[in-house]
Amino acid sequence: MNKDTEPLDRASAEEYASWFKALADATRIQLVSLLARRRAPMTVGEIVAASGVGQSTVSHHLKILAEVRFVLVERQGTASLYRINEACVSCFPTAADVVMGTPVPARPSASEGACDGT
Amino acid sequence: MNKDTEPLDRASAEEYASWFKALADATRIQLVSLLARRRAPMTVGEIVAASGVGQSTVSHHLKILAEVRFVLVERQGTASLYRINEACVSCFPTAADVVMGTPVPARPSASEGACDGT
DNA sequence: CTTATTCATCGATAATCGACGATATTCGAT
DNA sequence: ATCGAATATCGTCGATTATCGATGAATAAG
Repeated sequence: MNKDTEPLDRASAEEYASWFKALADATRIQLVSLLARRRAPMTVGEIVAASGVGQSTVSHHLKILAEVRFVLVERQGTASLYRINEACVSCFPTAADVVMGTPVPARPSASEGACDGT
Repeated sequence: MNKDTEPLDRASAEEYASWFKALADATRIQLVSLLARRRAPMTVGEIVAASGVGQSTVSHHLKILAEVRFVLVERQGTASLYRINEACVSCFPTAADVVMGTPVPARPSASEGACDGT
């Protein structure tokens, strides 16, 4: 499946790390969890109200989550609707992937975009 | 399985984050990957040589990985033998766990220690 | 006892990051 | 065009973090 003793190059290590960094903060975990439990998209205002985190902080974290495609945005009037990217949830790398040298997954662009081998 | 719309308390979010933080650094990813590919335990010196990272830096990251039980240490003479904690690899939380509100896994103490329900 | 080896720890430094308040931007309504 | 609401961005502060070099502790060897 992979080069057996190949020590994993720095670039792949950084890609892996960038995945885990996205969830390496308690506030982002809360936002992701919140968006996942409400099945429907949420506006920033709703997220701010529901999470008790400051507006600029929420916006900042949502941006980070959107950059790694973990959440998807859709502007609607003056509001921004955020929702979970299910594809990103399912292809998020596991520790076993790191250990086994699985190729780093690509970032799915849409909710129905395939992860790697689907 | 879980309280449906319960927004995930801060404490659980921080526990989750602490798991992901362990792998949120490229150097730690490399060390974990390196230890995993060599099936046998490695000394710090071997890890330093094989990874090309400074000795104190390696020692620092190994300490972090050991604190979260991701690697196990065993002193042998003047050397320290590090090896992967397979139990920690297999119970490492996934993004789906966060989304579904799975209870945060406990840190397995030994390689053969059970994760949660095994 | 002395010395060399192996590793952990300390101190310093620079970079990153999270949170906040204030400001800017975007867009709908009037 | 103007106003107001919703959100993004900016500047800053404080805290954490990654890396390095040097020092120190433990142990094995001579």
